[in-house]
Formats: sequence, C-alpha cells, structure tokens
Amino acid sequence: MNATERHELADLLKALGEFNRLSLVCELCGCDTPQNAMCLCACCNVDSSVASRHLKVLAQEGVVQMERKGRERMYSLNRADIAQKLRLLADQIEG
Amino acid sequence: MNATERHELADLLKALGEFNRLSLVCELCGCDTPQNAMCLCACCNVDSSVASRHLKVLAQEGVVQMERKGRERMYSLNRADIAQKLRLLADQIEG
DNA sequence: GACTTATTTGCACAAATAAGCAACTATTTC
DNA sequence: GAAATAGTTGCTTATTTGTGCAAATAAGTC
Repeated sequence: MNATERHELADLLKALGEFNRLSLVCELCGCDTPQNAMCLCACCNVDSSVASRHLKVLAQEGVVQMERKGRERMYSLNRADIAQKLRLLADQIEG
Repeated sequence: MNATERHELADLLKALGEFNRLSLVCELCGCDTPQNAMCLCACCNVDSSVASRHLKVLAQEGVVQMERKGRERMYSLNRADIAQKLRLLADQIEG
C-alpha cells in the first residue's frame, strides 16, 4: 500500500472513527431503504446542522450515497464498497 | 451494536485513522518479528517522541502489543484481533 | 405568493490532536 | 561510574474538529 492509498484509507477510517458518524452508519445499516437527514439526525440527538456536516464527511469518503427526493436528501450506505475496503485492510493486517 | 461497543469501535477506527499511525501499522504488517520504536519512528520520519505517543495510542486500542527487551520495546501487531473487528464491522455494514 | 419543512452555511467557541524540542528515566556498554 | 542508546514525559504551539445557533437556500403545500 503506497502513501496515497494509505492517506485515502486513513481518511476513510477517520470518517468512520467518530462516534456520531459511526452511529449514523449503524443506523443506516439497519435500514433497507434510504433515510433522510432528519431521521438520521434524530438517532444521534444532535442539531440538524451537525448531522448535515457529518453526512457530508461520510459522503466525501464514499461511505454514504445521496439522492435528492423533493426537498429531502435520502442517504444510503455504499455497503459493498466500504465492506470491501475494510476486509482488504483486515486481510493485509492478518498477513 | 450498543452505544458502548460503538464507542469502543469508534476509538479503534480513530486510532487507525491517522496517517502516521496507519503507516506504523502498515510497517508492522510487513514484519514477521516485533520491531522497536526507533525502527518505527524511522518509517514515519517523525521525532521519537511522536512515534512513542502514536504507539501508545495503538497499544491502548489493542492494535499493537509491546514487550520489553533490554532497553528496547518491541512492538508487534495483534493481527487476528484487529482483523476480526474490522471484518465484523464489514459484515454488519454489508448486512 | 405566503408558509412550512428539509437542509446547508456562516460564525463563534471549546476541546482534542499532532508535532517538536528539551529534559528526564532506564538500561546497556565500556 | 561515565558515556551511549532507547524511550517517555512536560511544555508549547498550531491546527483540526465537533458543536450549536441563527440565517440562508431550496422545494413542497396551501
């Protein structure tokens, strides 16, 4: 793994490594349909602006995907993608 | 996954989610014998105090294991343990 | 078009984090 | 015991990060 890949992976892990963001991810884990920010903000008990910013980080790192639906924005997990990256790291660590 | 488990997992991911720390981990990945802090500090090009602190964080999160050997401290990865936790998260995300 | 609802952005602030240097401890070597 | 080597800790500094409030934007509803 070169430095660039390592940087990207670190950014992904950092995005997942914050309690509220991880909570958002876990919430989405349990949903089989995309959720809007209001619903997600409720699960963390934070201001909507906070949820918005966390979701932005997660989106930037490719953890979640967003699609507009009227005035709402529906978020869903990029399940396969993230799972694969985590497993790749696990494989590398296990050697 | 309850809040406590989520907190612990977030802490682990945060520990891994910093470039220099991830670099230390990757360095250890490629070693089949424990490495001392000097060697690890060299791979990141940081002051020994910085490496020391990063290793402390990694040890606290159970990523690495330390054993004293004379004046050196030899670090090695808790490979199976970390890999398992990452895979568990991957499984949960994949649903 | 006024009003409500969903979300983002600007701003301010507090807390956490990473970094390097210098000083310290501990252990080995001479 | 003095010098060298390995590592940690205290201190300071700069930067990042998470948060909430208020205001702005955007889109649906009446």
